Amino acid sequence: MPHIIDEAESLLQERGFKITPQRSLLLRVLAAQSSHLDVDEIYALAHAQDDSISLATVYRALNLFAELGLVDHRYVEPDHRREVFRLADGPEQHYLTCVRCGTRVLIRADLLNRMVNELVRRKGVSVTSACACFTGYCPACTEALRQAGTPPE
Amino acid sequence: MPHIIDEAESLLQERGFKITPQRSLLLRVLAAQSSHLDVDEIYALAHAQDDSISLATVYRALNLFAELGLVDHRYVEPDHRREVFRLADGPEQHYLTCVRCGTRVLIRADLLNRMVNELVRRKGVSVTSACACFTGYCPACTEALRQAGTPPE
DNA sequence: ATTACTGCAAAGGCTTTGCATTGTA
DNA sequence: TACAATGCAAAGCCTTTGCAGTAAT
Repeated sequence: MPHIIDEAESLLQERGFKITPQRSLLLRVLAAQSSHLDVDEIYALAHAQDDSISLATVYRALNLFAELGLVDHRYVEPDHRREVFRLADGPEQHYLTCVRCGTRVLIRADLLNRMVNELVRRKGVSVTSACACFTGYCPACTEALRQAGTPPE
Repeated sequence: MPHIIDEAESLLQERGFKITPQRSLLLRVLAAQSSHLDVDEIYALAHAQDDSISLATVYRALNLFAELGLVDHRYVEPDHRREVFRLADGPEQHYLTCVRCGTRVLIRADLLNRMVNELVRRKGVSVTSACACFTGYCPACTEALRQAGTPPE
């Protein structure tokens, strides 16, 4: 999907930022992913294709992309402190992290949006961004535990 | 509410941990709060009553309390990396942080619980803990912006 | 030719840890 | 008396930043 990359690069240019090989590479790395990655993962993928790229550049580029709205960044369990990034195309995603196998179960935004709407109506607030992180058991582990007679709460 | 503190100390004892002046002080500090505080805030409050307590002890105590389920710890916007703690009595709380005035609007768990239930039903997962953080505008700022003709999205 | 961007290495924040000492049980 | 807990200072981890050199427009 080079389309998204082109759009991203156009935006960079419009805003007076330069299109560098490093930024292009990072956009390609991000575009090849379907879910969120943390900075180290992104750095590793980029470094595999250009071993001169520095971690500082990755941080700077991701922060820039986030400011421009090019990436969706959020925090996931269990390592809540580390931000994860994903190219901002398509609907928002949230995650449930399985404590048994580590799988991240993707959760579309529609459920959360309903909650947000109710929040807005009942509390009189307005919401610009929402982050929901869940810890629990993925469907497979939930099933496995049920059969083992140790159903999770 | 010394009741909660007594229960907490009993649990410590049951599990083979010792009741030290520092831990008691921290429990009292936490019990006096109605919403989540970060480590520095807790340290400051404790230090005001015992200026020999160290930050390391605060970290160790809070981590222990969290393991024992004595405190509810979560992450809030905008400083997502910093954990905040609160004595675990009463229902879970989530927060919306106002980007205009910094207020934290408290959100009871019931709305989120409904979402969690639907998640469980639709996805076949099980959920052990949930964290929802919102960024937006508090009711007062929402109203102020509406009147200024700049309604937030 | 400008001006932004990069890589490097150092510095910053927050949190954890090693160790000798203190104190609880 | 044992062994856990504390305070201190150092180390760890992730992220940001200053700077001199490099490259995009």
